[in-house]
Amino acid sequence: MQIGQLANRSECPVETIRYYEKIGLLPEPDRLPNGYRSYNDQHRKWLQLILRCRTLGFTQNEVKRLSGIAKQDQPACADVRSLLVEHLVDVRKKLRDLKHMEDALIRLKAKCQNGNLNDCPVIDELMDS
Amino acid sequence: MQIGQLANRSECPVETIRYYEKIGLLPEPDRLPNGYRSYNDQHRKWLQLILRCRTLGFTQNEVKRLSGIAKQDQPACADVRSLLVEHLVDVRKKLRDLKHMEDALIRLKAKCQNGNLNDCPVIDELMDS
DNA sequence: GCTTGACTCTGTAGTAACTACAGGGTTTAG
DNA sequence: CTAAACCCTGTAGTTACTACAGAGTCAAGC
Repeated sequence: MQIGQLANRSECPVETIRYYEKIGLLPEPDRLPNGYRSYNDQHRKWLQLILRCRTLGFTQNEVKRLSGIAKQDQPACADVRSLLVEHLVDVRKKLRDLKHMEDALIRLKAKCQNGNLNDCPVIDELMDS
Repeated sequence: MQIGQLANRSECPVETIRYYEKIGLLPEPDRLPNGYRSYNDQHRKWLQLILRCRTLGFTQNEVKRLSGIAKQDQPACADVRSLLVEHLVDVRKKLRDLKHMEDALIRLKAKCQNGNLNDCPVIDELMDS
């Protein structure tokens, strides 16, 4: 499998795959005689793990930690669990922050009323005091 | 008021103030004979608006649009309102995405159970198929 | 008068997590 | 034989800052 096929099957841009290799997230594949990268199914699974972690909002560093754990013969389940729990805390903090933003935006929008006042109470409030 | 005082009163690092000026978010202040920046209360209000927009999750571009509107003699309230509504859509999308992440993380964590299994079902699932 | 510390200036480089070239080589289809 | 579609490396751009490096300025204390 060369990089384009892996990219297709994984729905991930070619550049991103090379980038993950460069930063050490994805193990370096063998090379064909012409220098092209040659991937096997194990690489595909690694990439899958990275991509899924990304959709879960993990940072690259967290993915690296997870990769380190996964690489071991006997992955330490407890470590994975604590990574998960830590990340869950982050995600919930972001959820709270966004909820606050949403509330504030709704409140500001209500100030705006019908949207055809001449001076804008929203701008006034944002600049005030 | 020079930059340090403005930074203190606004709880915003000095570098950030200079940065906002550089990218055109904050109007350029007068300079003292020695070249130091000299701010007035209007600048403080502008900075306040920028900082509050930031806590609301607006991008710099959105803040620029808002600034453009606020600069007018008769700020167009309807434009502000549409900016608000657009941003609210973004925020709600992010909320949905994060909620999905949270759910997925909770589900994975449950798989982990007590955390002392030898092989890790979480890693298996993330790499699977 | 001189030094020390706190402040200010400009400009550049670093961060995360990619994306988008530029400038080249290789392979395959017609 | 050539054109399209791949592949390679390396560098620069993105967002929203943060962190220096290297320099000038100012007020207080000895």
